[in-house]
Amino acid sequence: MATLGELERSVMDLLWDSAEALTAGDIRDGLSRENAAGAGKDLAVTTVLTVLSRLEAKDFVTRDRDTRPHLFRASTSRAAHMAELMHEVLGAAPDREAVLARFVGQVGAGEAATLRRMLDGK
Amino acid sequence: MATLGELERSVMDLLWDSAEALTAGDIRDGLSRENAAGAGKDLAVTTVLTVLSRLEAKDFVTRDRDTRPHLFRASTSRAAHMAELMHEVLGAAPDREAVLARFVGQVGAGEAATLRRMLDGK
DNA sequence: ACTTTATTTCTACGCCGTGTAGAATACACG
DNA sequence: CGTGTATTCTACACGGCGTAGAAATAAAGT
Repeated sequence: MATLGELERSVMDLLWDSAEALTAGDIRDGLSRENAAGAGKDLAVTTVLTVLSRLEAKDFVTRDRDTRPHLFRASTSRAAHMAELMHEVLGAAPDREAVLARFVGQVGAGEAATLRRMLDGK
Repeated sequence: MATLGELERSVMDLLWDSAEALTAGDIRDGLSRENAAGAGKDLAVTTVLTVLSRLEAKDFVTRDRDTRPHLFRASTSRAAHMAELMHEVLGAAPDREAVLARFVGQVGAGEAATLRRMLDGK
């Protein structure tokens, strides 16, 4: 799977956290807001649009061209994406069991519980 | 954690699969061997050394400068590295539980068993 | 329809990581 | 010391990403 740059990542985070679809303007505003510490100048809208186009090309977002300010939404939930990333890492290992063993070994108590629950639910 | 390029990755794989430390020459040979399908020309040794230096800078390999052809070894096991990558992904998510849920949901039966065993051993 | 304004697309540039390797330098052995 | 081998320095090209202006396009008002 394609990897994301820092700005692309931030944009995805906004989309993932938003229930509705967003416009480029919404996103630019969202970015400047979270960046508000010291108000490092905000980005041009075209910049955001470029990034959105690239994300669209990478199949991370879908775009609704029917409304005038185009509407963008994440094509996949963050959890799904993250889980897929983890599987990708795991799949790249010849010794998957060993990796899993390590992985679980470092997991905290709370998460261990979640894992158990999930495994039982299968 | 720093990410690896394709060649860097291949080099790490050789080191991870080797019990002993390797020289740059060993690695060049190993690379050309796995690449032998059609014998796409093999790399210069200096290329391998450059990559090894970068890997050293990234703390992926350690170098023994005392013997003449320097000896290189992976500074971490592949399993440890992979597990750390997985934790990194997980740690980057605000909704860790959700990610774990998805993750487990897509795990095969064999791996589910491994997970259970590991959880019990904790 | 024609002009104005909002939005999107095209094009572009700089930066950094990575693959690649030659040239220059350092070493060890005879 | 000289000679061959190994290492370090320096360099370049290429692709991805952040960044945005200029050009094109569409909507809206009069």
